[in-house]
Amino acid sequence: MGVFISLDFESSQPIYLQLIHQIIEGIAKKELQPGDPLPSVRSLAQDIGINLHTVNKAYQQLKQDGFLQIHRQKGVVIRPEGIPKADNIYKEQVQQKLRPLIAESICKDLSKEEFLTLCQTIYHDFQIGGRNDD
Amino acid sequence: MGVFISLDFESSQPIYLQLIHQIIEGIAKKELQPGDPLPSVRSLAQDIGINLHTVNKAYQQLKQDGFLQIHRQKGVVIRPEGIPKADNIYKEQVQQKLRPLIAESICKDLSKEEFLTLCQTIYHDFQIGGRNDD
DNA sequence: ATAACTGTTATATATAATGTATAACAGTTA
DNA sequence: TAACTGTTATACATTATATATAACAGTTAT
Repeated sequence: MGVFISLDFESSQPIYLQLIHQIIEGIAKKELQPGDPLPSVRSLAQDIGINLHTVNKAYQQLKQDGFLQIHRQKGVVIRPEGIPKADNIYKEQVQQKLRPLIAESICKDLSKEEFLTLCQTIYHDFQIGGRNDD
Repeated sequence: MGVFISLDFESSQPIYLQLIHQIIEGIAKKELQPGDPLPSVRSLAQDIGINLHTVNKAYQQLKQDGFLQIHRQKGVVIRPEGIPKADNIYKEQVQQKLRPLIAESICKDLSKEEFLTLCQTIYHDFQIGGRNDD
C-alpha cells in the first residue's frame, strides 16, 4: 500500500494542513474509502520524513471533522459509516471561506462565469461529473 | 469618508488578514473606487484599536498585490489605474485555494450544483449596492 | 511471556508568525 | 514651527508550528 502523500516543505502552508488536504483529496477521489486503513502515526511520519506529532495533529483534526475513526490500540481508518454530510452550518463555513476569494476575483475583473468555470475544472479533476441516476 | 471595518478579535484569523479582506470586499462592492483615499496607518490603527504596524502590514501586502498605491509623503489610495486584471497565474492560484474546499465538499456529498449555488449567492451579495446607473 | 506494534500523553526545545510598544527619520503641508 | 505622511528600527510577548525523547496502556503475533 503506497503512500500518495506529496508535501512541499518550502510552502508557507503548515505541513499538518497539507497532510490534511492530501488525505481529504484521497477520499474525494475515492482512492480512500470508508473502512480503509491509514498508516500509523509513526510509520507515516517516518515515510514522509516528519515528526509523529505532526501526523497525529493532522489525524486528530480529521477525526474531529468526521473523516477518520481512531481506535487507541487498533489503528486509524476512514470513517466506516461514511463522512458526515454537509449541513447548513457547513455550507455557511464554505461560503465564509469563498467570500475573500470571490471578492478578490471581482476586483480583478474575473467574471462570475469564469470563476464558476474554474470550479468546474476542479470538479472535473476529481472526476465528478454531477452524476444523475434517474 | 468612513471606512467600515469590522474585526473579530476572537477569530483565529490574523487581524492583518481580516483587514486585507475587508478592504478588498470594499473594492469589490465598489464602495472603494480607484483613486479613493484610505486612512493613514496611524488614524486607521487608532480608529479600530490596533497597532499601526498591523495596519501597515495589511497595506503593504495590498500594495504588493496591486490593490493600493502608496506615496511616502502623500498617503494611501486605491490604485488609480485600477486593479490588475486576472491572468493565468492568478487563475491557477485561485484554483489552488479552491481545491481543498471542493475536495472537502465532495467528501461531504455536497453536489457540484449546490457548491456552485453557494458561489452564486456570494456573487449576489456583492452585486447589491454595486449597481451604478447613469 | 516476550517483542513489536498501536494511539496517547507529557516534557522540552527551537523557530516563525503575529501583534504591540516606542522611537526616530525624511519629506509634505498648513 | 507644528502636524501630518509612510518608513524603518528595536524590543518584547504570545501563539503556532515542528521536532525530539520518553513513557504509558493496551493489542497482536511469535
